[in-house]
Amino acid sequence: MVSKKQDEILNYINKSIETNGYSPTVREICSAVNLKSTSTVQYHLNKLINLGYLQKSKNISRSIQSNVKISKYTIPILGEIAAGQPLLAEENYIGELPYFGKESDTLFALKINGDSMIDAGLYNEDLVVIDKSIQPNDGDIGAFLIQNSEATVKFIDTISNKKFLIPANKEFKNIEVNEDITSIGKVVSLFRDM
Amino acid sequence: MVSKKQDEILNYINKSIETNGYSPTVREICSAVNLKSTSTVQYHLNKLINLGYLQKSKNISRSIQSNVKISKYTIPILGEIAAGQPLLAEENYIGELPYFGKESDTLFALKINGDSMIDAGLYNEDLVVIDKSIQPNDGDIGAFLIQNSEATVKFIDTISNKKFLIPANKEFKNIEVNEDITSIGKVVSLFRDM
DNA sequence: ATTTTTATCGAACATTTGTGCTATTATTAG
DNA sequence: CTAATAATAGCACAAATGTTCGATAAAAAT
Repeated sequence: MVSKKQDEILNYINKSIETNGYSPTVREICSAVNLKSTSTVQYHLNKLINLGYLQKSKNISRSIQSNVKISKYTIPILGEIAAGQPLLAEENYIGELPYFGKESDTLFALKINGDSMIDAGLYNEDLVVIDKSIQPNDGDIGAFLIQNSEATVKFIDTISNKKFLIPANKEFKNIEVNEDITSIGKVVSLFRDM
Repeated sequence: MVSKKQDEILNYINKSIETNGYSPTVREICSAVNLKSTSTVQYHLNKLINLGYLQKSKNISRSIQSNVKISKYTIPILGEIAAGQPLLAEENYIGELPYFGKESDTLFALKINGDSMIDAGLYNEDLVVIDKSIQPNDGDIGAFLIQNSEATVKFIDTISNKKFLIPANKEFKNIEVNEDITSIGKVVSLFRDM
């Protein structure tokens, strides 16, 4: 979909914005990617805009914006996750958490609801960041989806050959893992505002 | 130092960059702050640049950059703070924590050392962000410097008319606040990597 | 082999935009 | 009250910049 030249242009734009703080002009792109005509650049720019990689305002100089941000981006914050719905359904969405690091679509944040993990230092209203690409192993804290219920954050461990979701609060009971329970990912960090 | 007009210009530039993603032109600033002449704006722009509030490249459109960054910057992380030394002494410095929000030099992060606040969900190795400009009040969690000891994070409260630093762990004792104890600031957020 | 699609060039044009100069009007300082 | 400083206006010029159109070449599809 994105040709070699277009990729080159995309990279230059990103690099340029990164180092200068503002977007390059059509002519700057032109010479950076070894094209002789500004209209060729326009041609590619339009493609990239249609593909959603870029944005720009008409007749406004240096207004190209990249949608492929490298630093400073945000990950979605989900509230109660209703079982059966796609994870990122609008219903679940409650905001964006600023985040650093390589952009990745495997991360999202979940707002802790309740006290079931209080003895592990996860408090009600805390935000936990979950990496969907990492499966929680025994001893890890993970996010799990329970059929006909909502998403929950718990320890996972094996007790006498059976897997359990284990809360960190004596007032809550262990939940045996069965086919109604799906693992969403591993909790990789925590953020609390006080 | 910064006149009312200059402040207005500064604010407009920041807002404009924030909402559009690129800096405004001299003429855009002109009409935004109700000035009739571009040269008046240039006049103020130069002042703001000299004062260090702005940066711009010569002859390059929309190249104004604000040094009052709103997002993406880092705050220093301090390890054990030795009493008697200046807070930000190199000895204490162990890294930088990416942070969002208005840039400020009143924030720094402190690595929690020990379990004395475990029942408040502050675990060993957690990073707490401290705002030096906010004095912790009764019930708040704050950072305190104890003479001939190191910095500590505790609740502060008044018990029968006396101020105490109160740990959140039965195995630690309350510490009465005396002249050997200095308040550093209030704990405003928490970050944990897992 | 021929048609279609994609990529490229050149050049011209119309704005957009930064900059410089001079003059006028507050404001402030002495 | 007068001189100095700070703000502001107007305008004009030169560059910087986005956009468009027609022509041509290269690659892909039929």
